[in-house]
Amino acid sequence: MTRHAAIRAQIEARILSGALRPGDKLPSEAELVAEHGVARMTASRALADLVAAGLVVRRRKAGSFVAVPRAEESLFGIPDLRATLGPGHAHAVLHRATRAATAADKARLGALPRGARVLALQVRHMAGAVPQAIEDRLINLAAVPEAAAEDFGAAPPGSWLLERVPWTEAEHRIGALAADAATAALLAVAEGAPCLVLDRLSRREGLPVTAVRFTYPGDRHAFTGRSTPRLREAPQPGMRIS
Amino acid sequence: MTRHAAIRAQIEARILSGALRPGDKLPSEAELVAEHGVARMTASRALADLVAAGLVVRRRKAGSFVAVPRAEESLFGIPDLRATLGPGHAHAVLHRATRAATAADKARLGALPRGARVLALQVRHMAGAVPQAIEDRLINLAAVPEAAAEDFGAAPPGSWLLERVPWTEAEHRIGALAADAATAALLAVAEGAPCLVLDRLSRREGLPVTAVRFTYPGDRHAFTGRSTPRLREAPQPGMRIS
DNA sequence: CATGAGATTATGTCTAGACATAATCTGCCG
DNA sequence: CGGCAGATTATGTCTAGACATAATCTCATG
Repeated sequence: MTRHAAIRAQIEARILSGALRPGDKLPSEAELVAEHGVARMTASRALADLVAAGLVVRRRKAGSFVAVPRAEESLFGIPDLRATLGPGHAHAVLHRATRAATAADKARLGALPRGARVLALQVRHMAGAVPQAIEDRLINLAAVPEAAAEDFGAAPPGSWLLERVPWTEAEHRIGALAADAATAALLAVAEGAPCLVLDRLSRREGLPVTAVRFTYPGDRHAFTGRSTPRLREAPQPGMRIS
Repeated sequence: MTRHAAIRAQIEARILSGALRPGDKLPSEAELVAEHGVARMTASRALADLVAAGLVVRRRKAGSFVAVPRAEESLFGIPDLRATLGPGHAHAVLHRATRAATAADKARLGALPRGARVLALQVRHMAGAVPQAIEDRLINLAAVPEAAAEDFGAAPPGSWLLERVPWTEAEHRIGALAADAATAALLAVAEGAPCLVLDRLSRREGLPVTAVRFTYPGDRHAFTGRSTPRLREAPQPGMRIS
């Protein structure tokens, strides 16, 4: 491993483990130079790479800081509902239960230790009087214990988690399904109507954090994206729900 | 503009304009140093940035080359059907017509000059005997004149274009629709069955190249993706159709 | 107390040179 | 002609120092 890669990896590990939280100040270049015994260019390169990865922001004179994931931006290429639906958005928690993980829960979240507890939520998102999405979510309480005491009345679980769980890997799947009777009733569409379904599993350092399924009425939502192979100065624009 | 940014922009422009084609050799660092009168580190940084953007690949001793977009990789985050469906894949051109762009064509492709000619294609993709997708495509013949003489018997239009049009911007949209009668018949599903619909508009240097709609049976396909905010050595993995 | 000028500081860019590394090329030898 | 050893070459990484730039901080002055 090269020296700049070693410095980068050390800082990256501290951010991903949560030891450094969003907004925290990183060591300055001069401190990294002293600590690692390298030239300033080498330390600078390590930080520049972290900026390119979106983990760090730098401001002249002020220093380098752990990047704060902005809710209105897409963390996984698919952003938070609260930001996309705008000011008319409201949500209601339809169902909320804490339980020991069942076999079905483990199938959704992946490997969990024996006796792990999960929080199951069902939330409906509205724009005015029109249902926009059903959110079925499982949260691994071992990864996010604070969630057990949260009622998600103020912020929907997606936004709430986005501000607390610093950085994760994610897998998603977008498919199309016919609405079953229960879903159709909640979304105010005909049974059998086409729905866009987004499944996402988020992990932090390999530990499953949350699994979620969003079900959107097919006539009201689509994922749109713009991409370009050009060099980007800013993080790549992701997908938006419109 | 900084000096390394200027060098990078010059090379980038030559690649995007098509003056340098995929696989072509770029000037070596030493040549860039001589041409621009900069230190080698500066020229190296310009090339390193282009590598990070995925436009360039570099090999020791051999030199730097314009990256060849690999078909099995995703150009726009959503890859080529031929690669995803594997060896059992077959396609058939159901409809093929060259015409002056109609108003509907212009709505799909965006601004076109008066009298512009387009190639309209409908292609069905199969895996064995099972229909997998319907592809409705418009190609702007001003951008890709060679397409007029191509019958797309060997390679489907997506793969064919991917190998010829070097780099573009793209917009996409993923939605869910109920199959109409014609689509249902072609995909061998019931009328009204949920379908996943992908629309994509590709441009090259602002010029519309192709607009395409893929319609997948909802019970046979989904887009899956994996993302991570970690620093990536390789270009970010995109979405796959499974 | 408010404010603006100037000092300070961390980052941003660049240079000239050095050594390392890997792949290609060359030419010798069987 | 075939294949291996060594020379060559382009990239990869690093250093030590320099100047530029922008934002913050300090402090004297009104």
